[in-house]
Amino acid sequence: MRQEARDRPRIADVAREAGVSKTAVSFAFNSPERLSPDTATRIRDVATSMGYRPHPVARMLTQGRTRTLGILTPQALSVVFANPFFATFSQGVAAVAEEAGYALLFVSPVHGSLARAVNRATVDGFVAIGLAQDHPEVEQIRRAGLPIVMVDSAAPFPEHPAVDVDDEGGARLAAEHLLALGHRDFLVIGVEPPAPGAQADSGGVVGRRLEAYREALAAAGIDLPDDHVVVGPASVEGGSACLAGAWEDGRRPTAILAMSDAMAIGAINAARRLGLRVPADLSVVGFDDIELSRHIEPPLTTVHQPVRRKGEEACRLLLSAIARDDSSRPDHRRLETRLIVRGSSGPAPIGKEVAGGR
Amino acid sequence: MRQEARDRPRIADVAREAGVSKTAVSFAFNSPERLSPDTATRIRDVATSMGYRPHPVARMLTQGRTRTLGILTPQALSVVFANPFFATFSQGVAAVAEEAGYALLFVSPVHGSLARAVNRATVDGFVAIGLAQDHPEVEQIRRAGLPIVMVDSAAPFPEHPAVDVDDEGGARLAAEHLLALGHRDFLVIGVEPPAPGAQADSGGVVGRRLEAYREALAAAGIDLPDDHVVVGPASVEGGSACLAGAWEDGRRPTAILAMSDAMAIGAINAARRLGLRVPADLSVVGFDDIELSRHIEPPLTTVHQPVRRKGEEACRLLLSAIARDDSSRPDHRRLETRLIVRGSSGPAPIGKEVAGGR
DNA sequence: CCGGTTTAGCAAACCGGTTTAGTGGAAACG
DNA sequence: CGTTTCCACTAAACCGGTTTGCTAAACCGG
Repeated sequence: MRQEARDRPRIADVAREAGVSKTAVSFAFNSPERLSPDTATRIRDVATSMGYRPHPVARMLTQGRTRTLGILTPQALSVVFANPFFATFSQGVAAVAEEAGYALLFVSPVHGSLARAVNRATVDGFVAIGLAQDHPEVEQIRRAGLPIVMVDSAAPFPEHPAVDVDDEGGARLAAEHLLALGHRDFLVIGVEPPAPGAQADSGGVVGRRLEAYREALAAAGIDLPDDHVVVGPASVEGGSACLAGAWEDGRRPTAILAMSDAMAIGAINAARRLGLRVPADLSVVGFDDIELSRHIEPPLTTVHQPVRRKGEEACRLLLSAIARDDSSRPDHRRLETRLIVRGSSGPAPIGKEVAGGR
Repeated sequence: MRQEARDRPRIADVAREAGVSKTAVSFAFNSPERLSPDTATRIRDVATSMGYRPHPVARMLTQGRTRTLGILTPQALSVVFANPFFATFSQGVAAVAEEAGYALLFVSPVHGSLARAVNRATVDGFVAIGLAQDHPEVEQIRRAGLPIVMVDSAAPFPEHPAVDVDDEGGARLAAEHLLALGHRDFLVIGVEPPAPGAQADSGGVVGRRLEAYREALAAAGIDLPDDHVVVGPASVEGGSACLAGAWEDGRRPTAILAMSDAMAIGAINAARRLGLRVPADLSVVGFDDIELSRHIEPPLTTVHQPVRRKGEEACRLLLSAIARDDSSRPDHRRLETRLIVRGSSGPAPIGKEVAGGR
């Protein structure tokens, strides 16, 4: 009994006022054909004049469904919304959800516990984004018994529908593109796990991309020593720091493979500060193809992944999992990536000595 | 009775299994001190072994609160998430909400009706962003009787808390900055209403900024004819189109006042295509100060508004409105804007003839 | 050993709707 | 005119929890 629910009229109040039963009021809203037309309108008139609206929670309880979809993120919303990638993904989910008349609830850890948040959540199902399968609470979440679609999870459970993209293929394309341009000296800029210890987010994604870079280079007879792989936070500043740090340590790559566009852009900025011209002295290839990438100078060569479509597909899978009574075997969908060549990559410089440096 | 709730055990099942009453089970979770320690643990053990979790909807119903906050947008989520501004705002709301243990429900029109969506929404209160006070359904929404904080509404209701920014001040600063640089020939690029007819979103904001531009220019004895104000969609492409179109029509401004950074960036791109150098031939000032603006070339001079803080403040006001039993007079908060001078603005060109054009 | 207080747990009422199973009366039918 | 069908509406059960009010047993001091 809290007063935030003010003194809003209940269905019984409307019934009394209109001189009918609760049932009649309910019918007036939900199945007017079971009432005589004029009683129905009269009841509705009384209801509106009293400012009545059916209590949505009570409704959910009786109907057994919420018409709400949950978006589950292992990180705090305040950090996840900083990621343009996430906004685009949400766009995709929202487009399909709205079409079907569902609202969207964003569910993030409550006091550090995702399972707690999941238990509180009044939804018909979840889209889990970047939830590693070895997340400590994932078992509890699955036991909640709600349909759940896993997006970008390292090794998704076969029993749940899943969506991801061909990270390996994209990474390979990026590496091969630079190899074809004659590059032999690479620096990989990777995304570090958000929290030390917790792998969360793109844990598996990072590993898959790195592995594919390595294989493509190996196929060309090039080894990628560990000190040619640096990681930092997935931000523009993080990318700058990665290149600056590696340069400081004596790395002199002619090409950079960045695992996120934001970091690639940071690397370009850092390169400029080091007196390097992009792409004449240094080629940079990103990953994701965020909106921003086509607007910077030079426009970023990058691996496109269909982020928005990822959201759409995930939401479709979820909706059909909710609708379906028999749980036929879940759909695992892998979307394609493709290389978009823009201005930040070019032929390897001829002389070994590049401009800039000290 | 839908099977999506599977055959999850109910509280009564747990009670039977543990050989106690429903009350005892409830106590075991919510007030264990009312039970002997070992019964409490025994009940909890049985519950976990059965995979029981209290039905969140039933819980909401009895407790009379949802621990969920609604973010209300008059536009579809799929379009609103395309706006980086919105993501930043959500970040602010989320930070405060998460801290207080609230989840976030995004509420957008259901089949075109915002009021319907509001009625479905199981929340303790709303943050309404860009909801014009003359929105046709706003009256119904207010009658829902839930606390509501209005953000960026043209003329907020005095009876609801509200947050906005000093648009007039910011616009004035932008105009005065360009005037001080010697500019006399202006083009204003504005945001067009998203849907024809519906003013929605930043309806009032656009008007307030335009008025302030006008006044500042008038104070310097400069008139701004209507055909020096063009509008388009609030996107990079929209900005390009605005400048390109105006140029086509014979406008030859030396300075552009854009009402959004995205449009300003578009204008810079268009200028480059017209052979104009920024800022040598054309100065551009944006509005909002989105992340992207500092990363483009040249970095954008723009009016900063504390978007994230806007979200934080709105959420704080909402939480206190929810907590407060007596409705003391609502808080109206106006946040400051400030001009950030970067590289896209410079002295007016000396000769009247500028490069490029035909 | 007795009256009073605590403790542990239960039955029933309640939250605010929807849905099922009727009910009484008028109309239709034979 | 008696029976059946249909119509318009209702009382009560239900959804799955929480909370109130109560009871029986254990405990306690004198």
